[in-house]
Amino acid sequence: MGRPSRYGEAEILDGAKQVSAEIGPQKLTIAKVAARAGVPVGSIYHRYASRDEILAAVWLDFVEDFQRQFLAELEGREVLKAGLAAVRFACGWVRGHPREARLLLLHRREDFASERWPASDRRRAEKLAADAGDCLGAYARRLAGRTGVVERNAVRLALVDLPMAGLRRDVEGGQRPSPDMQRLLLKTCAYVLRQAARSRNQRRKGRSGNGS
Amino acid sequence: MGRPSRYGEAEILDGAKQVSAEIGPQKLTIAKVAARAGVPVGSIYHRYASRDEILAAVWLDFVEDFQRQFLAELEGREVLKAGLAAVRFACGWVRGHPREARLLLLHRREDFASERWPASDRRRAEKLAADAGDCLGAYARRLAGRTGVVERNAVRLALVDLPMAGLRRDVEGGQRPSPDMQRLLLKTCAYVLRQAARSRNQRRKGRSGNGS
DNA sequence: ATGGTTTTAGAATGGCCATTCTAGAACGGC
DNA sequence: GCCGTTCTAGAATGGCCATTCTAAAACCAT
Repeated sequence: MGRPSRYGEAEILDGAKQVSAEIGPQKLTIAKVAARAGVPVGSIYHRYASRDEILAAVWLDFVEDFQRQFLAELEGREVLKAGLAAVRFACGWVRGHPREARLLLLHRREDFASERWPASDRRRAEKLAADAGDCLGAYARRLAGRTGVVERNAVRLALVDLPMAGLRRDVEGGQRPSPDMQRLLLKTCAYVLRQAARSRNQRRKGRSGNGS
Repeated sequence: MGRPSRYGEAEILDGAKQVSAEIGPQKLTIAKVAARAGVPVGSIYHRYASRDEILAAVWLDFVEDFQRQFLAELEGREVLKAGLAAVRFACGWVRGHPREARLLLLHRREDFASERWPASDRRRAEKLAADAGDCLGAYARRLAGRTGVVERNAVRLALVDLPMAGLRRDVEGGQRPSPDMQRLLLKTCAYVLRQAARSRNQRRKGRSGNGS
């Protein structure tokens, strides 16, 4: 019943993603999304209550997709291999989702607004953060085994920050990540994870190039 | 001659830095800078032609300061030690300049506008980029010696992207970088640089955890 | 003191953009 | 054919903010 809809949320969301990826979420305007998606402004507001809600949808959409798969890789049988698999997955995902990768790598979460997010979106975001924290924590404990101290910093650096940093440059230039970079990331990641697997006590002795 | 000035560029620039660091350069408004610095709007425009020019000044100011010293460290006698010294310097600088560090680590260059920068500012920015490229290139060649291929990617990862990624978290939370993180970064940086120093041919053989 | 010059002060202007509003269109059910 | 409902279209509104403008202040030289 009622007039059939000519435009769905999907088209609007896709337009919003395109615009975000091209000019950045901060500069996204409803008018631009409308133009890109070929949807009148009124119809956009018929689906989404506000610009913030649109940005929330854009962000949650691809982050949930990425993170779910990424974290799944982490659960693999052999700890170290699982970590590397996750990093490899991230590289592949970036190659396969150039648009979303721009959003993931080139912008911070808060560029997609936050304060005025509706409660439901906020809950989704909180779940994402909690999941990530839990999985990384679990991974860190697995990596340490019963031998050592859990080094969350190192694990996060190796699995999250390092790959993001490495991939960012290529994506920024509109390139796909180079195989060389992927090799470099995997190798470095493996190194950091191996080091983190050692207990702090072991490191107390034979340490080399460190602080000060 | 003429009425003596009550406010100088320095106060305005400092206010702009504070505001940028707190709410981000994108959200900086002239009114906020005016309020923060205790300077009327008109006087701000008496010194700076536009908001863009203010942001340019903010950005160039601290980046020139940081980069000059960082690149200087790279010239140290022993290649590897010089690289580590540069990373160590970066960690120290972040500790010593919390406000500027936020700007350096939490925002991208283009958040400080670009298109409408005046020519002189653009030239300063280009010089910065050129210097950085030259020095990193020179460093990469020194690192490779006459034995191998120059791996700019690896060098940039180790010296620039990796430290930035590692320091970002702490700075984002308003913390100063932890000593643990610094140790971790130095160790990882050293590893990547050592690997990069090997020639590509050498790696062709005994490689381990790599692509795909 | 007077005039020229540099600054201060902050009000007025104009543009952009999110959001709202008004009309009317396209159904299904009756 | 008429009604209630769900959309479409895009014009009108209102707020924020960069920038401009007007008045007046504070100084110097004469």
